[in-house]
Amino acid sequence: MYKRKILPNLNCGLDLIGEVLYGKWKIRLLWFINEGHQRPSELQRKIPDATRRVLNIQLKELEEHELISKKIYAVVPPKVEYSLTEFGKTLIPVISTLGNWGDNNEERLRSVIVKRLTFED
Amino acid sequence: MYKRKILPNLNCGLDLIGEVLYGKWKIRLLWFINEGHQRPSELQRKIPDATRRVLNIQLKELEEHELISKKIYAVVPPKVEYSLTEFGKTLIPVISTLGNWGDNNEERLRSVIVKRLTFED
DNA sequence: TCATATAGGGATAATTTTTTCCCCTATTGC
DNA sequence: GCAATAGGGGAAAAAATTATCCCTATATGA
Repeated sequence: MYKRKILPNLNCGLDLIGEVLYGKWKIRLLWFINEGHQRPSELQRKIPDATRRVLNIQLKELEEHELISKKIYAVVPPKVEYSLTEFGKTLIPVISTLGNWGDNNEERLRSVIVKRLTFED
Repeated sequence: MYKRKILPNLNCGLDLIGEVLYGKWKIRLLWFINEGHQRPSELQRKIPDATRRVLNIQLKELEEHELISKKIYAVVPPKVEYSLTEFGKTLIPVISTLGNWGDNNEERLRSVIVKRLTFED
């Protein structure tokens, strides 16, 4: 596993939430798990742009941060189900807030983002 | 300037807000600007762990995304002031939500984060 | 017998982000 | 002439994250 060389700041609430939510796919994983897509293969289908590998890594981090829990069934082929912990559930309204702001400003955001992408050089 | 090779997804509100808020110091910059720390040198003092360089880069991105605006005074030595745009101001409640969740769960977060940092290897 | 579905991991490469280092502008005051 | 001030930026190194490729195992169905 990769070992950080520079330790993160953990001074305020923003630092703390950032530490558990940073990661390209984490918010989406939490969201889809909350919607009931609990199995790794389902999550992969919901997030086709991420590779299996990254999703596994990020799921593991979410688990270590106690936001989700993992149940492994002793069957073949293997079956695994993730679910939000009580702690993880408290994040759902926060994620909604983020998503709503994005949805409410979709047009404008799309415009300014694309403008930057086009001109950065 | 760095040019992305992999284009970001912009499918949903979460993608969109992520695109403008990702960046190690952006949320903090918005927060401090909102609190009235408008000059680059002030912001540097408030965020001593970031180098001047990164702050400049991230301020520029925030500006290009129309979340902040920059006023340059024609004086010597130079004087610059950043302020939130109307659009940027709508983000403040969202950032509050993030910060509050972090503050409300400070102890637990600190504990799980430190545990991971200690064992990753 | 062979492909498929299911879950996972190691090693390495590529990409992206952040840091470091050094440089520049112009005026004021000593 | 020289330092201090306040604001920048280019280039390259370092750090961090994400992607790619290849491998494990077993039961089911064609």
